[in-house]
Amino acid sequence: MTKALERREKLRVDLIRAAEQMIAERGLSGLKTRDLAREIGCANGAVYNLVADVDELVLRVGSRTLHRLDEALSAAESTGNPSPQETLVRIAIAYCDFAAENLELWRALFEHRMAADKILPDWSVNDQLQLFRHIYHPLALLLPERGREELGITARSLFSAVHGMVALGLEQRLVAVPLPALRKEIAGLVRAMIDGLVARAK
Amino acid sequence: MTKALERREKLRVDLIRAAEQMIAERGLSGLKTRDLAREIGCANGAVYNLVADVDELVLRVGSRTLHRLDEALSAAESTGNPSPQETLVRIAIAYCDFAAENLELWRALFEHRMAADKILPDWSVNDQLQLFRHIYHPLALLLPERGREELGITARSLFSAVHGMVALGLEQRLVAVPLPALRKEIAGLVRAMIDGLVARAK
DNA sequence: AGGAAATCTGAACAACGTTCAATAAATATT
DNA sequence: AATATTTATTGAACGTTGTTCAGATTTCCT
Repeated sequence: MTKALERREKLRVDLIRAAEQMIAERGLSGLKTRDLAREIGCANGAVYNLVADVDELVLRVGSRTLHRLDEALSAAESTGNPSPQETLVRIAIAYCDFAAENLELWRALFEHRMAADKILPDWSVNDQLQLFRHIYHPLALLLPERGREELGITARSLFSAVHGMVALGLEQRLVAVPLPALRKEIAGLVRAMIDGLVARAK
Repeated sequence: MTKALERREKLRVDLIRAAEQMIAERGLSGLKTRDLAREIGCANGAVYNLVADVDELVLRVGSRTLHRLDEALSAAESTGNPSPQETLVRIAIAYCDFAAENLELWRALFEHRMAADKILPDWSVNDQLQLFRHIYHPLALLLPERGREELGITARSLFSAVHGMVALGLEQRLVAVPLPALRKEIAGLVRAMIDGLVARAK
């Protein structure tokens, strides 16, 4: 690897790190190419040698966020009471905690919209699909008679439901719920959902 | 009422209607003051005599959307099987259908973010809180031993969970789910949630 | 060392929300 | 009815954006 390419790679990493920090501090709408350039010590235009456009930059930050989220969910998956139901509750709570602790980065995952004609790169799509896998496994234990396809859909629904509670719960727009209350609500509703799913499966 | 003020009011209404149509057709990010001005036949700057800024404009469109949503949920509330459980399922499906039929306007409700220092006007906050009332009533019948406060929180959680399923379900980003499948999923999970809530309350 | 290739720069562009001095219109006053 | 005063409208201009690009600079290969 030549010296120039090394420097380029290092700059690209710096750029993504700076973008991550900027989103974390000022939100997705606070991300500005000129500020980034100043931060990593290059000209405004040079950003476009490291990255095609800001869309890609946001996606790269999103990929990092998704991987950290994945780790947080993995930790929750394998810690504590191994009953599938309580595992799912822990995963949901871990999702809530991650969102609260990484509020702006987590929001950026869902706020960001690309032009309708541009298609998501494969690596970004994959990053997202990996998430459901945490839910799939415990769910399969609880609903053994369901097929792969059906389980996948249910896993996605369960994730979406928890996501909704977290998303609206952390929104300050409406009456703000204190975080401990939100965690309790999520735990309660996840348990209820699973109870209901298992009972209906009988 | 003087002639000038009448004209102004009429223009303001035109402006909001034009903004509504523009969001519906091109999404929140497709809303441009210059296009609006051309649409309603005035200069770009005149928009700011009708409305403080685009934030207010988006909020006014949002208010209209929320009122139409309220009507759709009201219709679902009082039609068909009067059992509280099935009523809640119908409300959830109606929410899903409304979101699908008013995709961009519905998205605008949640995508729009104002500067952190600007506070939401009261009328906008009220519009939003009204929604939970549709869920509160059937839920109170199902969980008679819960207090007002507790019921309010559960209603918000239930709404949020359904919202999450609709939000991620209608996202084309991930694997797109056909609308009928999404409706079926929502119905199933709402029934499960309610089963679980009622069983746990015993 | 020297020419070719890649990279970096910062000025320039187009589009945006917003503001504002000047103009026009409407209303109030005499 | 004529004039003065308040109000509304205009479109040019401002400050920020993301993005591009011709020229300057650096790096690379022989």
